[in-house]
Amino acid sequence: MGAFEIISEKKIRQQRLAKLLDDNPMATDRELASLLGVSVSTMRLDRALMGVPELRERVKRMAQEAGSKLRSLSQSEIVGDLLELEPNRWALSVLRTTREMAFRTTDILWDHYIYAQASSIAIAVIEAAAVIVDSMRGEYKGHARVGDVLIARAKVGVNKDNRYIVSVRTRVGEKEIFVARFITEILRVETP
Amino acid sequence: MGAFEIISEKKIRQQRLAKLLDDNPMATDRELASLLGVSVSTMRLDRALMGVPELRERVKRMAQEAGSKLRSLSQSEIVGDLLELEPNRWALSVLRTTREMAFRTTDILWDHYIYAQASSIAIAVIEAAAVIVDSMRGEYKGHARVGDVLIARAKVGVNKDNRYIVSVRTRVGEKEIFVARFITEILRVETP
DNA sequence: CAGATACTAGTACCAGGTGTCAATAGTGCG
DNA sequence: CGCACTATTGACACCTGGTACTAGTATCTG
Repeated sequence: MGAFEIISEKKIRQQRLAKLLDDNPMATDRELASLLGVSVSTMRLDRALMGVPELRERVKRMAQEAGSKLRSLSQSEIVGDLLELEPNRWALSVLRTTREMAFRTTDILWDHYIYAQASSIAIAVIEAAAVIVDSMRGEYKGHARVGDVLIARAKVGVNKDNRYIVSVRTRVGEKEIFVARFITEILRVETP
Repeated sequence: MGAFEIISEKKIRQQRLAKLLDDNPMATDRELASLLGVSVSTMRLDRALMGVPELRERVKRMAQEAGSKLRSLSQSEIVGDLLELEPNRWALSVLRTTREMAFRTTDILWDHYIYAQASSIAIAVIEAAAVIVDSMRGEYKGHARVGDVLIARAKVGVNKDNRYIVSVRTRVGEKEIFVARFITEILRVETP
């Protein structure tokens, strides 16, 4: 093959390689080489030029990245990032929205992500080891869309015994999209 | 070391090994061996007896599993499994709960999982391409715990224009744990 | 033709294992 | 005491999926 092909066969191959790796990051050099119809050496050369790490490194990164994503999605204490917190008074949380939070093929966010952020901050604002939501009332004032940054502000209202009323208002920029009132309850320490 | 130690030193070591691997699945045999204070051979023998695969295999599985978990957690259309559905009339959904859905170190479920199931079924029961929650009111009647199977039943009430009232009752066994009323709204087809 | 560029083949080496084998150490029982 | 038995260890050959490097070949262009 010559030096100046029609528009550099090499670049086209490297783009194909990028796509292959995107589809299946678990492919070995041998597999990739045969899929591209070139020698393993050439493949490796391409991969080196493109700065793509070897299979094991790719798999390792996937494992780590996926692990941290999972943690942030379901094992974190709170949905959204707690920015400010004055225990038993008020709190502020931010949630950056992503494609996965959207409703089907639209850009509109599932309401339960908005709820989860609101509920999380309503629980976090109360200073106790175990707090649960007893009841709640909420109203959606508009849609949030993928990419929107949800800002939720919780304010603690009156309390009676071990129950607190917490108001949460969620907005995107200046637009209010969700207003809710939670009745939260402090649990006695569980001794199962 | 002899055949019949106090209570089999071997088993204790294997339990320690299991814990180590749980904490850090990315550890090599050499690292594990030195952490346990035994030779690499012994470590390998233990690992073989316990049926634990090699580092690379472990990492590979993590990468795959984490990927599929993420997908099922956030890319599914509905939280919970839709068992029965009579469009615009009623629906039934089941959610099997896991450790990840629990509140901190307790067995108590985060309320937002209960909400998400309820909201999902309230949306699913309405027959339209795009449905959103306009407002809602809910009350938690008790706690759900890890391992509980949440059964949510949605009933469609009156409708006005493109708004429907949907009642959702969630229970664990015979015990009702959540009752909610959603006002859902059918969206016109979006043309962004 | 020389020179540049692209591709390929082959070698030595490495990490992190596997599988197998034989040697050694400690303990209980007859 | 000495044998049987288990546990532990080191040694060696081999595997996969690479890295790093070298040398050779093909092809096109000026």
